[in-house]
Amino acid sequence: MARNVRTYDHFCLTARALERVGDRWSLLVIRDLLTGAKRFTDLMDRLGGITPKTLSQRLRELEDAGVIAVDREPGRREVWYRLTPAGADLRPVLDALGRWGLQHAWRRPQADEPLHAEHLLRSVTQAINLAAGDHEPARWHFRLDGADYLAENDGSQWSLTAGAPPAPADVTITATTRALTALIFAGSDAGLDITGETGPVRRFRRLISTMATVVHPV
Amino acid sequence: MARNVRTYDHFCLTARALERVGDRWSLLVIRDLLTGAKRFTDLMDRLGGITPKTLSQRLRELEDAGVIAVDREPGRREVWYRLTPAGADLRPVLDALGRWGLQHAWRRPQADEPLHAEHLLRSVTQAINLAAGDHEPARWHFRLDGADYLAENDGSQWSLTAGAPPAPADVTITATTRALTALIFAGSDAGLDITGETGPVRRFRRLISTMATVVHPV
DNA sequence: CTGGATCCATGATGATACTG
DNA sequence: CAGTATCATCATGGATCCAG
Repeated sequence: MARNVRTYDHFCLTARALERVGDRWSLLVIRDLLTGAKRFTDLMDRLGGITPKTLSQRLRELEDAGVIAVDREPGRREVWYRLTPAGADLRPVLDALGRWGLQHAWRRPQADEPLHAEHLLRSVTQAINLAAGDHEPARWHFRLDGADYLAENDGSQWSLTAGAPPAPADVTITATTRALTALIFAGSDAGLDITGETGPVRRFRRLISTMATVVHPV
Repeated sequence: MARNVRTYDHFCLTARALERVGDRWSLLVIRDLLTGAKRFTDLMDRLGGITPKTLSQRLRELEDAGVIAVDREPGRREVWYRLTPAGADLRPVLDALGRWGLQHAWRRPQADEPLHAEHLLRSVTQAINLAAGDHEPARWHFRLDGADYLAENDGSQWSLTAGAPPAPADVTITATTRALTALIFAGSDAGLDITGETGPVRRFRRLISTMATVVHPV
C-alpha cells in the first residue's frame, strides 16, 4: 500500500518537521489559526486560491500530525478548527518566515491579489516588531469590513488575535480593509474612524507610518 | 504562457517567503548549505531520495529567488553552490523548524533511514542548544567517515560548519557515523577516538549524553 | 568521475460543479 | 456551512543516459 504521507526519511530534525507541516498550504493554514479558531469557510476566505478539496485534505493531515484539533459539537452545523499546543509551538517558525519575508520578499499589495484584513494586520504587527524600539503595552481594536481584531503589545512585542477584545482598547479603528491599506501605503485618512485618547492615537499614527519605512524595496 | 513559479498571491509576508523557499526540498537544500558551500554531488549525498532532476530544478529556482549563488570557475570541473546573504538570513527559519522537530517530531534513527554525519551533528548541536545552560566557548573537531566538521560554541550557542577547522580544536573526535550514533543513543564507546584535555573531553561526554535526555519520546 | 538531461509513471494539486 | 466528486494539469520519483 502506498504511503499517503510524503516523507524525506532523513535523520534530521528539520526534515522531520517539514514532513508534518511542509506541504503546500500547511503552514498558511497554521498562520490563520494562530489568531484564533476558525471555521472551514473562514479558512477558505483567508487562503485565497485553495480548493475545498485541498483544504479538507490539509486539515485532516494536520490533525493526524497533532498540530490542529477539530471541535464538532452535536446539534451544531459549525466545525471549528484550532491549534493544539504543538501547533501553537509553530509560532516561532511562522514568525521567522514572516520576518524573512519582510526583509527579502516584500512588495506592495498587487492589484489582482486578494487582501484579507487579517493578513494586512499581521503584516503591520510584524513590521512594527521588526522596526523594534516599541515595548510599551498597548491595545488597538480594529473593526475592518465588520470583523473585529485586536492588536496588542504585551510589553515585549505586538501580536494579533481575531475577535472582539474582551476589555476596552486604547485605540479603536473602524474602516474598510481598503481604507486601511490607503492609510498605510499612501498616508490617506479617507474612510477611517480612529478614536481614543490623544497620546495613544498619536502613537498609533506614528507606528503605522513606520510600516512604509521599514522595508527597502517597493 | 503558464507561470512556472508556484505562487499564493496573498498579501502576506509568510506566503511571500513560502513562495520562494516553500517547495518540497527547498529548505533542505538551504539546510545543507548553512554549513558551507557544496557541490552538486555533495548535496545529492545529503538529500537522500532527491533525484538529480529535482535538485537541479530547485537550485535554479533558489538562484532565481536570490537565496543561493553559483560559483563556476573556468578551467575547473566543480560547480559550487553557496548561500547569498539573503539565504543565510533563513537560518532562524531552519533553527525554528529544527527546534520544533526536536520538541514534537523526534524519533530515533530508523533502520532504513539514510543517516548523514552532517545531519547527525546538526541534531546534536540543536539538542544541546535546546537543553541550554551551556554558554562556554568551545570547539569540537569531528572527523566522521573521513570528512571534517567543526562544532563550535561562540559563547551563546552551538553551530556547525563543514570542513577542517582553521585552528586547533579543544576536542577531536574520530569515528564512523555509525559509531558516533552508538555513542549518542547507546552510550557505547566502541570505535571512537576522542582526544583532548581532560576538562573539555569530560564536558563533551556530558553534553553528548544530554542528547538522549532532552527529548521525551523514543 | 561530476553535473546534469531525458523519458515515463504516478501522485498531488487546481478548476469547477455539486450535495447533505 | 462543510465539505465531496470529477476531470485536467502539474510536479515529483525512478530509472537511465550522456557530455565534458
